[in-house]
Amino acid sequence: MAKRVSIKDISDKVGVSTALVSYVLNGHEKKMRVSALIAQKIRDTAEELNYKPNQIARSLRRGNTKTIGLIVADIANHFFAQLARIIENAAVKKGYTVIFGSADEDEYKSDTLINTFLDRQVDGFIIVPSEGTRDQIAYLVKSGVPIVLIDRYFPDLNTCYVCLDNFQASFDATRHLINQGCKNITMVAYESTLIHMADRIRGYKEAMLSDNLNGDSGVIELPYSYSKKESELYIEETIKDFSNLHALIFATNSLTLAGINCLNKLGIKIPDQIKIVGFDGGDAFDYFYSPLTFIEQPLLELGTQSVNILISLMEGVNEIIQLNLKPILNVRNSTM
Amino acid sequence: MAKRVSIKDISDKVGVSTALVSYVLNGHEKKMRVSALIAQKIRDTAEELNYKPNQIARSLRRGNTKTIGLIVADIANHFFAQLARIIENAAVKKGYTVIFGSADEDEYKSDTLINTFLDRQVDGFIIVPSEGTRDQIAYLVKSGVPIVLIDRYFPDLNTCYVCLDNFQASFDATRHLINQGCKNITMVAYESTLIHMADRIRGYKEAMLSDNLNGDSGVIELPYSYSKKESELYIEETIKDFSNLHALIFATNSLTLAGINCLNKLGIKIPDQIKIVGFDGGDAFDYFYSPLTFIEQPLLELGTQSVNILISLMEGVNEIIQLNLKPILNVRNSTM
DNA sequence: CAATTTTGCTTAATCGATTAAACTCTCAAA
DNA sequence: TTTGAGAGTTTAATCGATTAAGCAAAATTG
Repeated sequence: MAKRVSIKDISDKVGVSTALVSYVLNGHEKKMRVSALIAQKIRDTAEELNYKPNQIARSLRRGNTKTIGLIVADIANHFFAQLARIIENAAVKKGYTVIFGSADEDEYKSDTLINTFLDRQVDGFIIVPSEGTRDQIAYLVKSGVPIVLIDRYFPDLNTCYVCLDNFQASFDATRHLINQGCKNITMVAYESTLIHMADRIRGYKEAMLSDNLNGDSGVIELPYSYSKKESELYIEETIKDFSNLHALIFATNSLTLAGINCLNKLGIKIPDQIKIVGFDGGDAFDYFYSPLTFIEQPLLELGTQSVNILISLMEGVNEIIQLNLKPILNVRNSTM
Repeated sequence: MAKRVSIKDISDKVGVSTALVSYVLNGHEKKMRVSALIAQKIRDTAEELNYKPNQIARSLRRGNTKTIGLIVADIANHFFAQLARIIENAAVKKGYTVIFGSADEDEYKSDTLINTFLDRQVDGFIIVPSEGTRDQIAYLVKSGVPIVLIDRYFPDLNTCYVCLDNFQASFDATRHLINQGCKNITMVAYESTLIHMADRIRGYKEAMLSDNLNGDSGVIELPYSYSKKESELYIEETIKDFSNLHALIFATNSLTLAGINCLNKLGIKIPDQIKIVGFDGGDAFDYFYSPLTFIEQPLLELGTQSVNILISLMEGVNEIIQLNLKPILNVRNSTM
């Protein structure tokens, strides 16, 4: 790789010290009383040699890297990919670069990623925390590393976060189904201690109770570790029994997809034989024969707010901001 | 942010020079004849203080960053998100971190991203080159920066690349439709000088010619700049006229989605009234009422090969490897 | 026992940019 | 003529890790 032009090359060519070059190129020309002639010469030479500051050297000296570490569950998942894109845009606009990693809901992968990013001196983190990573996050907070959690948070940890109001989201969705005349409603969720999942389940349960429903209804929880095929089999098993089931609510987009796959396999027609509410959205929701009613997350706000809050943290602001954004219930054919 | 432990902290505590610490922690203990006692002390102290090398400092000194710059068209697009995930996995396995950016098929964004990544001293690039970026890529090649193109390449540029055999892909798809009895087949593509698009169109045309078909058939090309809505309107306009159209081939997954949206709007039934072949895949293809026949790219191979080739380049290998991977025609309901 | 080799460690330069502090002029005021 | 104040620039330390070169003491050799 051809050697890049350094500040030394410029100073040599102009016949001044590197200090002067640095002052001029960083706009400290006035403060440092650099003569107009020399300043212009430096600028011209920098241009001529196509000088680009070495960010690594600058980072070492300045102690910041203008880099944000983004850790999501899986960048290939529609929801996280969309989010990553929005975060990327917001970060780039502010002069930051994003390095990313997928933790696969695995605490060990999460730990490795966090450490790798710390070694690389990221200025801050945006993290979708996996199950079992409470201590990792607590460690970051204790170390004073700027961090914003997204999509989920730990109630006993005083961190910034930007999340959906998950309780409201599934409460609304369940109420909507009840209003559509459903009584036996099952929620399909992940087995998790994470707050977002707990809230989604709680929202469902409270909505059911609010209408004095709950007898035959329930929550199915499957482990994150299940493959798509395993999830489908599990859901299939459960659905088969409930011949008098009126509706299903799925707690994530992957669960939604697994679910409608099952229903297709069992030949159950949506919305005639069963009504469906999905979570998060995705192309498949739109192109399904019966476009799905789903709980939409305000992705743009989730992404931009998380970046904005993180940047203010990195700039030294100390305020803990915790946002629970309002969900949007997108009513379509699958609950008609 | 709490100050991190440096090599100096260890050397101070053990009472030796920083050099010795560096030698030991980098495994040059034998070569440098460090006494076993001191070596152990250094290791213990490093452990005790939880020392993590500052990668920025190391990068500056070593002249590499163990970072790969990944530039795709849009990380939110299913195809690129999948690819990004595979690249991430392969890179992490080899000890590299990925920084990414979306160029939106825009040469200016691409230029900005390339320069940002160069400033950050990435060790190499994996790029999905946008229209009009030939010179940017040529510049990188001339500068000796390790680079692997992916999904597309420039025929007059001697770079490594990993692509689909696009000609074969659409040739196969078109032949498949012909075998299914279609005669009037239209391809919906993007207006582009990029080779992957040209090859997809060429494959279609040659397949048509191979069966002496071509009279009423043709290619629709729409600009990348079209929004989803604009694309749909444009496609709708064209489809309406061809009441005797037998089949449509779409050249990308986004075009496929726009296309089936139109067909739905026009109330045209797939595959009874028209047959459809999509490109790239995506959830929507699977969950559509008539699961789409589509040209599947060997994503895993695309991703891992691009990383492997890039790493060998970064390690000094000079061989130019150009791969045109075999497509997989996934035949399903939409062409039955 | 002097000469040489080996052992075990330190010094100091380096990567490229930043920046506090010092230094040398010139010009003006006392 | 001395003093002081700017103006304009350089010196040198620094960020943290790496590594070639050097040095002193111990061990080995002839």
